[in-house]
Amino acid sequence: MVQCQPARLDASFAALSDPTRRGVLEQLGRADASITALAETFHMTLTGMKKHVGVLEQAGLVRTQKVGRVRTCKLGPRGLEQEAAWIEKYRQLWAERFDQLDIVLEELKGKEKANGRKKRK
Amino acid sequence: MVQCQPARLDASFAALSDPTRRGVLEQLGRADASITALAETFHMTLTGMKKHVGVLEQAGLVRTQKVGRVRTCKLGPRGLEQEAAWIEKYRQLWAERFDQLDIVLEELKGKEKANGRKKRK
DNA sequence: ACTATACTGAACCATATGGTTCAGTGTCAG
DNA sequence: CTGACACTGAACCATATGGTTCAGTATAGT
Repeated sequence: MVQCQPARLDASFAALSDPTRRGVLEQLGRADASITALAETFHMTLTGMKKHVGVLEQAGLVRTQKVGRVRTCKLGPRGLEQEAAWIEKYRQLWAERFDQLDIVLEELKGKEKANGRKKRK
Repeated sequence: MVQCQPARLDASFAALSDPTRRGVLEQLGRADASITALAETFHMTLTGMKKHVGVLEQAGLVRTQKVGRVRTCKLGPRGLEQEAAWIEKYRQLWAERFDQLDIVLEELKGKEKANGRKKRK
């Protein structure tokens, strides 16, 4: 019941948790690229990069197409809407909790005296 | 160069890639909870849940405080700003790429007849 | 035809992850 | 004091992850 939407988030967040893969997405944001090109950028074997691309592809974050002997990778069909939505939901919860000030008070204690307002930096 | 910000994103995206941990965040969004309470919600041993909480804590997504014999978990100091920012950046890249229509055209092909409509950059 | 290129797949390796059990330790209730 | 409770830590297990090498296969260029 505490099921939070599909397992799709699992795959995409996991895909995003690796710096190389985030880098790949950034590179693909600038231009499409072959596996070889990506492998060179990240100083990695072709095979290794292909695995990363596989992970990204499975998460729907990139898609690839092989023409001739080169496989071209592009930013993939999904735009990370669900992930953004989940994060927004969390941020909202977070904000609400902090508005309820059982935590805010903790935060303030020590920074500000329960006095007049010394909002000076 | 292709370094995409600190390794902080590694930890938080990895933390978010597990459904149990996302569930824990949601539960903590409603109310603070002890390890025991969380473990019960997710039908898991105390030890197992403690590990999850550890991961979340290390990612800065929750923080805990032990008073007496119970450790209370709260939504933690960070609000996922950096993660939201990264995702936004990606979504922008994604939108730009699609605006450049080398992909959009692919998308349209089959949905729309090629009867003389021409967009050019 | 020959060779270099670009990928692919299998196998392997070290480490990390998600979970468990078991044996504690410290704290509250009576 | 005694026992139950809430957690903690170590050890273990199976599987996943991030990377490699090596041995292919298919295509492109000359």
